[in-house]
Parts: sequence; structure tokens; C-alpha cells
Amino acid sequence: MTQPPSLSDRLRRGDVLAAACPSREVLRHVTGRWAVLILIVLEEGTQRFSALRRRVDGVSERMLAQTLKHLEHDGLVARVSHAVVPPHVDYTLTPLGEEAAAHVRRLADWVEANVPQIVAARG
Amino acid sequence: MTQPPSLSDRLRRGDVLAAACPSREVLRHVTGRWAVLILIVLEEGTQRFSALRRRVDGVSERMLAQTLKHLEHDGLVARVSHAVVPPHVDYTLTPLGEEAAAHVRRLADWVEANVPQIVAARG
DNA sequence: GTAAGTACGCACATGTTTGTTAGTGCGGAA
DNA sequence: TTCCGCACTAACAAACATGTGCGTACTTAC
Repeated sequence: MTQPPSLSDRLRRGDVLAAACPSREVLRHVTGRWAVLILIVLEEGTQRFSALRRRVDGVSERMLAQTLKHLEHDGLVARVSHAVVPPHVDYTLTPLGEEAAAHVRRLADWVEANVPQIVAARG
Repeated sequence: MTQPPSLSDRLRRGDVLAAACPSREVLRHVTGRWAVLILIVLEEGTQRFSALRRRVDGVSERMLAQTLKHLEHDGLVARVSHAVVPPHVDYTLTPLGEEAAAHVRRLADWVEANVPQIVAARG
């Protein structure tokens, strides 16, 4: 007879199934429409803003800036701004970010490999 | 001098970085707010509608039904309806769905394990 | 008799995300 | 000289995601 963990236990250790858990928010950030793609591109190495904009097809400057801010806020991306003209800003994955990026890339790789099957399943 | 792959090549093999690629849409479904949680719960085994509703804290019936439809449409979830009263409907992961679920669960596990660090990083 | 559970569908309202456009200040290319 | 590139930000508008409340047809429990 093991007792099921209490709500506060679940929140402390991070339980995505609990609505009030902050892990929900983090997961939302990491799995966001653009965040996934940005993490994948950043896994190749440091990139600057406009390079990211070109690599991530379809992202607007607004969404790119906003998503980068979220990732930076969560400590997954480091922003380094060089005070030169024209402006030069570098974005790099933190160690934490590298781990997250590896996970989302594996997921994206799987999707890419299985798109044909999935599309076929829609008959 | 290898030529970079053409757009049509990238679309055929599934390239999330290309805006027109259907893998983008599939990725959106799989990483959707509720889809992630539903996949994780379904990984434990077949579940019925109301059981899912109870396990996935905070989901509304509308969103649950809609998300299940998307996942079914993509061939990740199988729906079996028993014609009895009261209604009884079972949801199960397909082999394809099991693979997807494994990936998202690993990502969610990582997030859960690292929430404290991430929250701390927001200082 | 009344309420709750079952698995949803529909209409409406709200909230959140995303896009669009315009602007910044300066240097280098045409 | 006129335009582009850089790395954004602000304001506004549109699109989409999501929640709420109601209805279904029947059974079991209270």
C-alpha cells in the first residue's frame, strides 16, 4: 500500500500532469512552434540573429526575438551582444540548452523520417 | 563541391526547417499543449476518454476530443468504440504513436528533472 | 425523483499567438 | 545618393487556440 504522491510532492519534483506545475510552462516554451526549430539550428553552433532568421524558414523578426527571449529567460540560450556598428549579436546554447536541443532534435528527426507514413495514414 | 539539397528534395525527405514541409504540421500536432500530455498518459496503456480527462489535469472535454482527433488523424492513436450504454470508447497508441510518445516522454522527463535549475536561472 | 457518469458535438466568447507595418542609426555597396 | 543590412521594438490587426455552457440517451446509485 504505497500512498500516491501528494500534489505538493508532484509539484516539487516537477510533474507535467499537474496543471499548476511550472514544468508545464517550461515544456510549452521548449515545444513552442519556433522554439523547436531555433533549438535545432542553434545545435549546429553559435548563430547571429539574421542567420537564424534565414535558416528558420517562415519566422518573423518579431517571433524570433520573442522566442529567443523566452529561451534566454529559461537559461537555455546565452545572448552576447558586441557593441559595434552595425550591431552584432550572437546566440549560443547553454549546457542546459544543449540537452534540451538534443531531445527536440531527436523528436524532429523522428517526425521527418516518418512524415511519409503519417501522411499516408491520413488516407 | 556538393550542391545543397533543393527545396523539393528537402520537402520529400521531410525538412522541418522548410516552411512548406508537412513535417511542420505533424510536429505542431505532436508538440501541441495537450498532445504531449495525452501521449505520455497513453504510453501507460489503453485508456478511455474520461480516464484521460482525469489524468491530464486541466484539459477540457473539448480540447481532449479535438486533440485525440488530430492524433487519430495522424495515425498515432487508435480509437475503438464499443456500442453499449453508457458509451465506452478506448484509446490506444498505434506502433507509430508509441515511438512518438517515447520521444515526447523523454523530453518531458528531462524538463521535469531540470525544472528547478531552469526556474533558478530566471533569478 | 434527482443527480451523476458516459463521450462527446455545437455555438459563442475570450485569450493567446502570430503576422504586418513602420520605425531606429549608422556604415558600406551600387 | 539611394538602397540594403544589422538587430531589434512598438503598435495594430488578424488568426487561431482554448474555455464555457448546453444538450444528448440511457443507466446506476442515492
